[in-house]
Amino acid sequence: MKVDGGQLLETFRRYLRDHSLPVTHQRLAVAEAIFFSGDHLSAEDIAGQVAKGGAGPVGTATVYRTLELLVGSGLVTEHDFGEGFKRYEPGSSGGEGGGQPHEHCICSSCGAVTEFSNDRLERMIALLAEEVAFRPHHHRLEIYGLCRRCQQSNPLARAR
Amino acid sequence: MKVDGGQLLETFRRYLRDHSLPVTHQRLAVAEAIFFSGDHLSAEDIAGQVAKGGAGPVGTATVYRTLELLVGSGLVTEHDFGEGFKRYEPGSSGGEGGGQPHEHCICSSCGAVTEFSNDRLERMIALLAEEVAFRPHHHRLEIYGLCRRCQQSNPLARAR
DNA sequence: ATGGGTGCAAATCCTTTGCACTCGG
DNA sequence: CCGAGTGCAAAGGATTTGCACCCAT
Repeated sequence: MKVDGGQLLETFRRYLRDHSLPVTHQRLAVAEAIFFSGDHLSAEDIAGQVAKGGAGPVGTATVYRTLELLVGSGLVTEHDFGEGFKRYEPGSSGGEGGGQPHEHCICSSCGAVTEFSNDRLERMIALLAEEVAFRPHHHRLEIYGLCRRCQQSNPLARAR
Repeated sequence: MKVDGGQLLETFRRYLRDHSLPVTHQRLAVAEAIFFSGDHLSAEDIAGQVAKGGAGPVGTATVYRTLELLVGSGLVTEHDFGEGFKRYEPGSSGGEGGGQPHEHCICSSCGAVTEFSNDRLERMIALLAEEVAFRPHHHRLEIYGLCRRCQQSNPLARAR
């Protein structure tokens, strides 16, 4: 499912208002960068996107502080793909913001992220957790291997 | 499946010999700490375990350097549960060292890790990746929620 | 006005690296 | 012996925090 950036941005404004938090242009700039990227950006990527945008650059600290807000609001999901830093993506599986659970395939060669979702998988995961007396809340599934492009360009490559 | 620490340790010695690497007591101490813990330890945990052991403490750098060896040999698996640091566990899904693919349930309340494995799940994951033209190599599934103990001690708690 | 937000730089946290010294083979 | 291993401390990268100043409300 595609998420509409503009709509998410509007929801964020409302979220801020509802929580009596100032709607600063820095916050909006950071939110926009994520909502309209459609990709999984790092904090640094986000700062870069914002800097390229019309409004001036935003301090690193502010980027992180805004990310905390966005993740807290459920409008943005935080991912840790084990690269030593986090990545952020619009939409959420848990929050009120919309989106739906989906999993990630991360290319070991070029880093590209492919997504997919499957109800049967989600159900099975929940079930298996319950079988070991665990009450699942949310989960992360990351598949590492080669994306289509890298399979073609390097057919013999072994995923790391 | 239970892994025998002593056997893993022996395999590690052989691995070192086969690669013409010195078998130092520091390396063995670090390996032991992991092989006999049965838990998912952080680098710091490992250093602590080693320090408590008979032989003297081992420098942080050595712990990390040995971990690299162990992970490289396939005798130890590295995990990143998004806590900001890594954890290590004996056995491996990929290496020659044995073990088999299994997934983790991480308690959001107490941090305990429960494991399980399921063939059907493994197959489904591989299949779903291939459906989006991705060639899977390995994956990580982490389920966050409440472990049995924490469900009982706090029945109304909502997993974070 | 005015309380929170922002930027900068200093501080943290985990992990890596440089280098002189020590030890296993 | 000798090259690789070790410890210490300094360096690194991502993220957080303290504090004086600035801006939405």
